[in-house]
Amino acid sequence: MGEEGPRNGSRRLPRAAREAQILQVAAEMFAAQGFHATSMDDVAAACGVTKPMIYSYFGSKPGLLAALLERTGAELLGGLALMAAIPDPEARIRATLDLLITRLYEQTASWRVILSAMRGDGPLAERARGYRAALIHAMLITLAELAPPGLHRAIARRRVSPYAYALLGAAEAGSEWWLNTPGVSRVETTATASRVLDAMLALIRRDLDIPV
Amino acid sequence: MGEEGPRNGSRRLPRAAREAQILQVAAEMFAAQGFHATSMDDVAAACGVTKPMIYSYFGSKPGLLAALLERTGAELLGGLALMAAIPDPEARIRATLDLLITRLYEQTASWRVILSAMRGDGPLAERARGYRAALIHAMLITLAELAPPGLHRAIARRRVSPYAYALLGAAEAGSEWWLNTPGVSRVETTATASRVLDAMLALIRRDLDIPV
DNA sequence: GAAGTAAGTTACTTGAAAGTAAGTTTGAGT
DNA sequence: ACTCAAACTTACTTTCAAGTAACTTACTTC
Repeated sequence: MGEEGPRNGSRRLPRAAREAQILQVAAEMFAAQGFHATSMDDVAAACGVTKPMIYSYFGSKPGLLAALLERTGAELLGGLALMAAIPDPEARIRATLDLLITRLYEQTASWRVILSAMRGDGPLAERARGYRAALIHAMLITLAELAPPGLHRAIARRRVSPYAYALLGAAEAGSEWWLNTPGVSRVETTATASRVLDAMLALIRRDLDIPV
Repeated sequence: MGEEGPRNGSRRLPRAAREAQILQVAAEMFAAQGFHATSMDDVAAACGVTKPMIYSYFGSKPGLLAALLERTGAELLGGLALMAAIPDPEARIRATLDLLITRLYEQTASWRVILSAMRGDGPLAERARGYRAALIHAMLITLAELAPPGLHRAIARRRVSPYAYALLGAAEAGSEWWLNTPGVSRVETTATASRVLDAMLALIRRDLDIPV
């Protein structure tokens, strides 16, 4: 039952690794029970260390949340920047969606925390809203490029915004369905998801007055 | 600056009225700052009374949340029961959707609290998810009625189930969109929801081999 | 107009979580 | 094999919110 580490049963970790672990664990606990319902002792215990370690690395409880926010947000922005290189709008939509869904599933906990940190006020909420805005903005921009050249950009974006949410919601619910329904093949799941996506894209195009 | 009340500047309210007020105020504060970040003293002060009043009416802090949940949930179930009287499946689906949107407008704060209570564990989360499950079930039954008479019910329900999830997932995400996007009219929300619904219904019908 | 009860208060106890000071272990370099 | 810093702990203080006991005020009803 040895943990990792340079040698023996040493539980010590270099700072960078411990920080990463603490952030991961904190994200999961904050997502599961809420920020205020999770104590620093809880987080520390789940990491196998004690509270003062967290304070020495992150300063305070809001400081821990802030660090989580910055790290996750920066990763997302990096990914979105890569997507921007894809020239074709529809290909970019699919790739971006894929990226967002992948991120949502790989980092569900972090994103739940960020989304719920956005409510309320204070500098953290501002920062969180900034990242969310970036995410939504990227989706909107991409979807809006399906509009005909004649349509003003701002109008196209506004028209398209509810569909961005609906798409992500449907995708997330689809996974939940897959988890709750026994005996469904992956192929079936993928096929269904794909049909839903096609239908949504068709809908968006029609709404933007593009002949399909 | 007289408040209401039988006579003079009396701030006393009969129990039913005070309970309703407390629930309303608590819903708003829980929605704004989160359940754990809101103290009973805060709620009491915002109501113009003191803490022991809330304890005498609701027993505990979880008790207050539970009461909020039950009241809002019961109202929803009542509404759904009324929908069951509509014979035509498609009309029933539309009426149900409209009901959800109406509730969302009238009780924004309560629904925010319920949606966030669904995450996490504990009896309250179970209860909240129970209301959601009831919704999904109702939707499933109704969607399955779109199937041709020859198709066995169990098969129809199974075929339709991913769409029930997707539809409600999209609706949930749509709610989030509405909650996060200022200045959207109700007409606009309904229209968008209706278009998404149209697309989903067409998809479902095709999947059930019904000619549109 | 006295009595009873519902609405409300003050003032407390308790428990838990944020934050900290001062000390101990361990490993890496010279 | 010594030293020094980084990783880590124990053992506190402080603060704040949940929950309660005992008391007061006002409305209703006969």
